[in-house]
Amino acid sequence: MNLLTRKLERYAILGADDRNLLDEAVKSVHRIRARTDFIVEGQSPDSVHFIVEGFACRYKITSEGRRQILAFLLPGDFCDLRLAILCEMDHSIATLSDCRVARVPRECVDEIAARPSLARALWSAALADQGLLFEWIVNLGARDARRNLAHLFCELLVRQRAAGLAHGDTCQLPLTQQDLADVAGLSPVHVNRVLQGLRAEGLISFDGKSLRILDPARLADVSGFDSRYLDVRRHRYRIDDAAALARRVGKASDGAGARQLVG
Amino acid sequence: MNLLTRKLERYAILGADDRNLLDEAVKSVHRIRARTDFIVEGQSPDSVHFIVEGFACRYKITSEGRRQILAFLLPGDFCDLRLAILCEMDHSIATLSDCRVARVPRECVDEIAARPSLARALWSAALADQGLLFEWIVNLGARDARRNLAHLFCELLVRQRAAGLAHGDTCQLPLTQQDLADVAGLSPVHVNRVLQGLRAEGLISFDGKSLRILDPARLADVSGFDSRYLDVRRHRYRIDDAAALARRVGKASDGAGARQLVG
DNA sequence: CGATGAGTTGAGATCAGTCAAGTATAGTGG
DNA sequence: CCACTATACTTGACTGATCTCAACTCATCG
Repeated sequence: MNLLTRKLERYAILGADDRNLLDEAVKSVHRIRARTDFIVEGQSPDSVHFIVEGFACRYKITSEGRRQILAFLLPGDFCDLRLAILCEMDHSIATLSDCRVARVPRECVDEIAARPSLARALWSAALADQGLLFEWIVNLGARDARRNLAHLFCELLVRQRAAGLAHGDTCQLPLTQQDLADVAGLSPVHVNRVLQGLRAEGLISFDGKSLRILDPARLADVSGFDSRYLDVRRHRYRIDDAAALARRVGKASDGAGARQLVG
Repeated sequence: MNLLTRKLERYAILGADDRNLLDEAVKSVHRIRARTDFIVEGQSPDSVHFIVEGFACRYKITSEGRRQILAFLLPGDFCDLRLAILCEMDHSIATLSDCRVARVPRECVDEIAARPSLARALWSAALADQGLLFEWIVNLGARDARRNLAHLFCELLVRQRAAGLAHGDTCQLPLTQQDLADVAGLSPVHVNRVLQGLRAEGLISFDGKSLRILDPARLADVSGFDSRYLDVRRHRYRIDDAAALARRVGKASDGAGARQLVG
């Protein structure tokens, strides 16, 4: 089954027609090299992009020239669905690793959105993404540098696990310290020092290519990480799925902190 | 026409059945006093709330006890639509002023989401909200205290204008300096000093009840405010609406800064 | 007319930023 | 295989933005 279908099936029960349409949608896959800006603010591309493989990020540049990363995009994520309501992109997208990206023509997006269960699924996916944004706002506004980065690492591991991309407590993470600085609203120098702190405490190992969380329970505790915001009901017809999912993915935690990160 | 219908009609063409269903949805309106937490993290209410009148905010409390405000809710906004995909709320909602709030039973939300054009409209509205969250992330991560608050004030005025709640460059804004601190990730003391700066420069006047932007062009310029992220195509069938809207609401700006704020 | 909550002010502490130099590390061409 | 380059990372010294603490003022209100 294709990645898009699998994603949307988390949120709605799809029919054969729906699946066929989605298969059609992600037919055209392109390769993009690492570190390429492939969607730039102000563009109005006639197709929408869907990550099939690889790692990308969404970012904005302020009028003062600072870059703020807004999200990390993993396989199964749309890059520029906001084009469904905007004339032109209001931010940019860059690959972080080599990627395979499907181009979905806008008309095809319209067709998808015109189908009841797919529209419902897209809506649910958008609500799920909101949860990530909320948590990033908390990271930036209410957590210090150390907790901010610690929380980010927890989130990235859990997301990659959910996408089947992690091995135990290890996952790929092709980020420079400059990238982390642009996520966390810090200077690269300070990121460096915070990372050294986290390493010295035996919480993580990270070398710009892969991340390993050495002490998941303590890292979650340090950062106040609670993975519930990443859980999502499989679809509207099974209300109690989030609890079941939490039980399956990681065993229940001791406290509020380490839910789903400790496995 | 009711507020919910008006909102969703911005994103999709609705039929009579759709409108009837929406009329039904917002039938039951309750009053809530100012400064009341009416949705608390962990609750799983059986209805969803829609602001008919008044001013509210969405917030989270971190494990260290800091409050981070995630969004301001104006008439026409849903408070807890994330319940459509979550078992329980992962954040709280508090009123800031006296409010009138419609309670929409969950089943009614399901009925709405089952209709093609309404599902599509809800999806579009969620995408529109994403734009606000992106800009808040930029505020917190990439702008200093002064620009952060300046940008926030621009956003709030433009949103209230769009909701028909502003008078010229003035709008209600029932926020304490503590509230602003919890939005901008600052201490109340520092908010106080920044506000004094903005007042001294003749950019704003603000007394905790209403906000007046005295020099919209300069305030937009200071903060890098560009209202395009608040613009949204009226619906999918009229691609070039955002440009038209910008032209209508405020005259074109001199630079990138003051779009739509200068009127 | 005290009590309360919000706003204001000052002084010192702290977290994070800047600048600048130095050290890997990987890739490239000779 | 060895310069040579480019990029990321590391480190130290200093600066600056913002925080904390504490006192004080100012409205509002029962």
